[in-house]
This record gives sequence, C-alpha cells and structure tokens, in this order.
Amino acid sequence: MHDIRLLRDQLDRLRDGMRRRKKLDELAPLLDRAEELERDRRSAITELEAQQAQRNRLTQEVGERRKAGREATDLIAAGRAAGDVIAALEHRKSSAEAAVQALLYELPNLTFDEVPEGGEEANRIMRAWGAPRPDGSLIKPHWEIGERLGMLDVTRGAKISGSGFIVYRGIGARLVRGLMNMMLDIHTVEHGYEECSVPLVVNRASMTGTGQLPKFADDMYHINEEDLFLIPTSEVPLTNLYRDEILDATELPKSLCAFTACFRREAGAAGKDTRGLLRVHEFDKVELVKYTTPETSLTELELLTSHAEVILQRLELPYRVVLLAAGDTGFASAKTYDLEVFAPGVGKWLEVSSCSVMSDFQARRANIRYRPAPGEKPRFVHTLNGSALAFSRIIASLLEHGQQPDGSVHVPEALQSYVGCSTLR
RNA sequence: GGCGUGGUGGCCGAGUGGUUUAAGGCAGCGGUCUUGAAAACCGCCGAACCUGAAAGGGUUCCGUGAGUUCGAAUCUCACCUACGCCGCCA
Repeated sequence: MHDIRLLRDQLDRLRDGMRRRKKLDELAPLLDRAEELERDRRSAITELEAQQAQRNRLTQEVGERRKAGREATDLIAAGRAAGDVIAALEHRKSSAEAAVQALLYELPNLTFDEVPEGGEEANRIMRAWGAPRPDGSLIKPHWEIGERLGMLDVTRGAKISGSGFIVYRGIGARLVRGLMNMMLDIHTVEHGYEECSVPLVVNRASMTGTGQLPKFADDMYHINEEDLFLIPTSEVPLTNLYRDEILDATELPKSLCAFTACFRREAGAAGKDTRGLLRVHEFDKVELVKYTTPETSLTELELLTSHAEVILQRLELPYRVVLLAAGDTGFASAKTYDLEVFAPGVGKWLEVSSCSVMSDFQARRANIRYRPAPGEKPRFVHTLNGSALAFSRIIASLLEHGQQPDGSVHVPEALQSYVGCSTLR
C-alpha cells in the first residue's frame, strides 16, 4: 500500500509508476477518484476535530458545574446536539477513509528507477550460469522419467485430491526430503538465516498484510468456517511474524527462512503449462525473507538472490537471472529478479525463484517498523523475499537435466549424501 | 466444547463515569558530579492523524468492534486472545 499522502503531494509520481507498469489507462480513473476522496476525507477530519474540541470544552464544564453543585441542563442539551453533528461527521470521515483505502489496496507498488519500463518483452537477462545440455531434443519430459522410476504418481494424486496434486513415492519422496534438508542447511549454516517452522494456515489480516488480499482472493484456498487461508508461500507467515511491531535497529537486517507447502488455486491458469510438475496446486518451497532498513534493501536483494543462486549451482543446474520489467513485476514488489532454470525435456526455462524487494509496501500494510536509534521516531522497514527454491520445478529440471542414456538420473554431488545415492534408477 | 479470570505505552504495572494531560517503576536520552565510568541526584522521554511557512494549535488511541451517556480505560453486548479447571482427543 502507498502512503496516502502521495495522493496529495505526488500524484504525478503515482501516475508515472502506473505508466511504467503499463497500467495507467486502467488505473488513472482510480487514482483520480482516490485523490478526490482523500480531499473529502481531510475536510471531514478537520470539521470533525473542531466539533470534538468544542464538545470536550462543554463536557468539561458540565463536570465543573456539577462539582460546584450547579445545574448544567443547557450544556447537556448543547452537548447532545454536538454529539449528533459529530456522529454525522464521523460517518462521513470513515466512509471516505474506507473508500480511499479500498482504492489504495488496488494499486501496485512503485518500481525502483533501475527497473526497465514496459511489459515482459522488456525483461533483462542479467547473467547466466552453466549451459543447457546439447542433446536436449533427445531428453524425455520429467513426467515420463518420474513415472518410469516410480518416483511420481500423478494419477493417484489426482484420484485422492484432484488434478495438480502430486504423490511422490520411494526415491521421489526421499528426494523431496533431501532437497529440504540440503537447502535449509545451506541457508542456516552458510547464509545465516534463522530457520522457522510456521503455520500453513493464516488469517485475513496476514493475507492483507503481504498484499494477497483483497485483490487476489480468487487465487487462494479459503476455509470458510474460520475465515482462514492456506498460504500461497511462506512469505506470508514469515513477513507477518512482525506485523504491528517495532523492531530495534540492531536487529536488522533480520533473515528468516522456512520450508513449507504452498497452496495455489491457479484459477484461470487452466491449460497453460499444466503437465507434470510445471504448475500444481500444492508444492513445497524453501523461502527466504529479510527485514531491512530502506538504505540497505537493494544490496540485501543482491545478497538474497545470490543465496538462491548458490542452491542452483550446488544442484548443477544451468540457470539465468532475469530482471523483470515493471509490467512483469509482481503487485507488491519494487524490483524482482526471477531465476529460471532450463528443463531440456520440455525445452523451457522454468521460473524456480522470484527474489523481490517490496520497499515499504508490505511494511505499511502490515505496520512493521523499526526504531533507527533510541528516542527516534519509528520508520517502516523494507521487506524482501525470495524462493530458494520451489521444489516441483526443480525436481522437473533435475530429472530432465540429469537424465542418462540408460534412463537413470544423475544426482548432483552436493545432494548425494542427502538422498543417499548418486543415481536415481 | 463448558465454566472462570485476565488483556493498559518499548517492558512491568496502578487506575470502577468528570483536573487521566493514563500514577509509579524499569529501560532509553540529556545534564550535574567524576580523570573516566558506576552510583546518586535533576530534567526529558508513546503512537497515529488534522491544521499551519514555522512556532504552535487540535483530534484520536487503554485487545477489536458496536452500544449506553453531555462525557467511557472505567458501564453493556459481541468477537479475538492468554491463562486455569472440566470435557473430548493425536
């Protein structure tokens, strides 16, 4: 969410931000309405507070007269009248406020200056590591490899839960467990993240805090009776951990990581890249989250991205780092690097990580602040997050990239001790 | 699930309708003293918002939301949450 003051002072900046995302046509009317509502909100507040000050004087005098043993019926009548006016102004204020808030909730974050303008076509490949294998056209897709090795049971996953739910079996399940341990070990021991084990179910306030709600409600699994949501990523619980809190500056940067399942309805995505493990409703992920000062968030983004890259390098998977253009950058993000890994069997670069700095967009929604120094005013932190990494697509890529002529699959050296073998067969 | 007791500033904690402008303490900041530090003493010390060029003025906030009242931290109701006991249960 944006600072409501931008509607007064820096409407042009908001407009320009939407333009860079190619969303100005869609959002300009919304901005104008918000600006108008914000003016009305302020005038209501000004009037309301003058009335409240007046009433405070009245009621205080009532108290004084009572104490002196005198009548105050005239003041009480005046107070009652003031109360009616105040109630009306309060209503005007709160409805304007709710309306502005609702509009602000629909506005995506402003991207940083170095983020290229425009849509997906303006994405910029920053660097690449490793090389796709030259015999890619001979490689089978991961669903065939996985089924043949008895690692994946897509059919029974669909039977027990529905399409898009995968059963990993045998060495496949062991691979999931190995990846989890390997990634968490590297992030905690080598990169200094605190490991967290968090709920997979969160409340509405948490989903609003990180920006999934209200705009993207249709993408979430919702539990009606308790009004709870299945997390689409552990970014949600990890970032909401410090909702409504004031951190000490000495605690920053704060680095957290968690392994969780992630749940996505993927409403409207039917038919696109749906085979095998490419797009599923439930997948595992190790997530990195950081809380930083505004001054350090961009350097911390580079660091966090490099932490995700380390995993890919240990897994010996060729990948590239893509700086997303403004129009392709997520709703809450100010700057995002996608990590894409090559899967030769399907012949595609798969997005296995998205590393973002959210500036103060989430911090403002979730009210997460820090105190720069003792006695100073609290400021909003910057929040960052990145997958490191998303399992299902990594497994797809591992199977395809590691496929050998005899149909077995090579296990990268760093993973061997975690999986207990050097070849999946 | 039932009954009971709580939720007050960064932390602890007093406060049962009107000088609450939320006592007091801890922590923090500044000062006196000291070669320096500690101790002692003195002062300052919550957040958000409106208005204003500024100085300043004003409003709101005692778990959340409604209500009663001229006036609510205080009274009423609902909800959230913590703890205790009972019930159920892996």
